[in-house]
Amino acid sequence: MAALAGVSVKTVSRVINGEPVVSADLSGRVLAAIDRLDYRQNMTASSLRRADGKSATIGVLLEDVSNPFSSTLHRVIEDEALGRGVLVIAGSSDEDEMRERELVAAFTTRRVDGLIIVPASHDHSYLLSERRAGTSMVFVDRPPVFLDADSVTSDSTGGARQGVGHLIAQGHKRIGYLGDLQTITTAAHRYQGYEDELTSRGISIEPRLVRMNLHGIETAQAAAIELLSMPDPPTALFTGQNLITIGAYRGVRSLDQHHQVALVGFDDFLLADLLEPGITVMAQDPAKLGQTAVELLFRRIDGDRSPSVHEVIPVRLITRGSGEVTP
Amino acid sequence: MAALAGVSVKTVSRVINGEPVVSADLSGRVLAAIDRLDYRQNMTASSLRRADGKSATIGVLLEDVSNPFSSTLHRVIEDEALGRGVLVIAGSSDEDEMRERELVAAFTTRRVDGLIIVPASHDHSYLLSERRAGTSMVFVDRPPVFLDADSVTSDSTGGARQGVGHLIAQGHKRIGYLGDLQTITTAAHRYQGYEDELTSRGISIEPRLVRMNLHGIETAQAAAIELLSMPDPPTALFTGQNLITIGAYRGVRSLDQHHQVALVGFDDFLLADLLEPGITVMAQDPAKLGQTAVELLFRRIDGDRSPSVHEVIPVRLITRGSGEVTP
DNA sequence: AGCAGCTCTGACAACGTTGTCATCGGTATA
DNA sequence: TATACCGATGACAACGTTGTCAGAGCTGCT
Repeated sequence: MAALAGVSVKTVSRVINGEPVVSADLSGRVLAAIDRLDYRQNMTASSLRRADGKSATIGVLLEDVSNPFSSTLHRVIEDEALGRGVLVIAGSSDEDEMRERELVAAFTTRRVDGLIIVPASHDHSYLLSERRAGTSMVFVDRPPVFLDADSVTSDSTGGARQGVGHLIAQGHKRIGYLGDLQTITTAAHRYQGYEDELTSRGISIEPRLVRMNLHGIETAQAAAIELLSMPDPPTALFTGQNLITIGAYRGVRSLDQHHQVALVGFDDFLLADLLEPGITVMAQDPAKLGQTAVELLFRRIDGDRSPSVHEVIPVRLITRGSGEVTP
Repeated sequence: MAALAGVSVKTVSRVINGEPVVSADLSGRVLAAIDRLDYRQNMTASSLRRADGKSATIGVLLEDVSNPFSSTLHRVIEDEALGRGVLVIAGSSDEDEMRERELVAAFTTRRVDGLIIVPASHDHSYLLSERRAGTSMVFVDRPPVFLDADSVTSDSTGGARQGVGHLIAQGHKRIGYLGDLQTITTAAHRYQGYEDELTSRGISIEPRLVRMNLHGIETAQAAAIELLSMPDPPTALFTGQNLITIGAYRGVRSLDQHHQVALVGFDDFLLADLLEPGITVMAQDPAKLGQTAVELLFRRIDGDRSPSVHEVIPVRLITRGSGEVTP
């Protein structure tokens, strides 16, 4: 390569990196040789030797790259990163602590410049050494535990309070709750919002109306049917997550009660407005979460060493009908 | 590191790579030192020196990591790759040729072992040198152009024929077509299926019933409204893609004709069964596409040099009501 | 005892690149 | 004319790792 152009490898390096000191004559010859030989720079070697050691790559740990919330995050991060010439490696933890660690390890052995993490685990002290080694990291959707790092989260408790408050305002008193795995921090916060709002309005919590640890559409559907089949059934349901909302809707509808039982879900989803009735939701803003996170991350990568910040993104009530059914 | 354990770097390398020749004494000391120093192997250096030069990373070029079809592909590929200790870098081309090339360049400078590509461009000869350099590649959803490589595609033409045939079987003769950007190979094939089926059944093509180059929900909605507002409007619509189907449904519904006008869409989507009526679709099998592609890719990475194969994955009719409306 | 053959370990080069520094030729200054 | 300086280029080391090979210390055979 260098031989074909009749120059030293260093000169090739200079041309590739656009250092302006090379004469037009030489850089022309180098460019021609690059073209003839299909030469491609080897970034692994480059980042190995570079002073800053930057790999121009960041790792993003999501719950599941194929779910809409995660993939929206992914996309927003990708766009910002690509604008800076940084590539994104994303992986799915599946809410599994081991898988989270393995993926993070896979990222860090490849020397990513930064990590954006939607954590599955509840102890991030294993990242301490990585932080000391200079890797920037930002947590999204859920805060880090046993580790001091930036975070960007939705206002889960406040959002759930607002949603439940909306149902109470319609006159509901027996409000069922269908929730996700309790190990997930946000799921716990959302349930907390439900409890907070009920008690602050003087309504006592009825454990029989609460089903936690649901996972996916089917279990949520079964739980909704179960709740509505009890004596003194709830007149409204608040659901703590996307798929649970869909499952609950399926359940209510299979009992043909979708115009009698109110339903408010946490997190918006495509087509929620086209169901009958449209589903009232507390909408998160995944794009905003992602943007804030990636901006924070690059600020850190660029050397910002100020104390950790914890951004909270508000959640918005979207009324579409299902939440405005009166008892 | 090697110093702390009192051994040579080569011995550290041997322990890390699990070479069984190291004595228990030394490997114990190395392991202890690794632990004390939070040592992490540097894969970039490792793959630089390794004989096979493998980076244990593959690049996946999708249309948009946040759309359901793409992200399902991504997830399936990730699972298979992770099982082999291979990491996945995914990127979104946005149907933009330049962006495709830039992403592929970003992948290859990082020396990925293989590429899975949903192509946006119509000339892949720029990948010839990359192939010569030994990078394996598999095309998904659309075949490569000016390049001999493996491909895995859905049976677009056949699927569209079957869907249109289903509408004809219900007695429809004026069937509208709403299609994607014609530059997308699959969009062209689906339209081809529409034409083929109509002519083979002796129904002549009416250009006034065809709207191509729609992009996204809104334009499709507008096009559907336009078609149905004509004199002698179509009694059925066939839509060439996901978002177009949703837009068409919105349009038909806004005219309150969702029980009079038949609708069959290409590609399934979440909640299609919960709309009123449920949407009849020709369902692709993105998981199968992804699995087939990633298996092919790893076979190539493992050294298979047999001639290119072109797998075609069948498409399945799912009847849910909207396609069974009679004129 | 002498030697072959084994197991374990380390010295050294090399992967492709960039940082550092020296060199060379030319130009401006005293 | 002598000197300082500048701009362009290359030689060489280094990044962290693994491949190659040689050597040290054994064991077991004749």
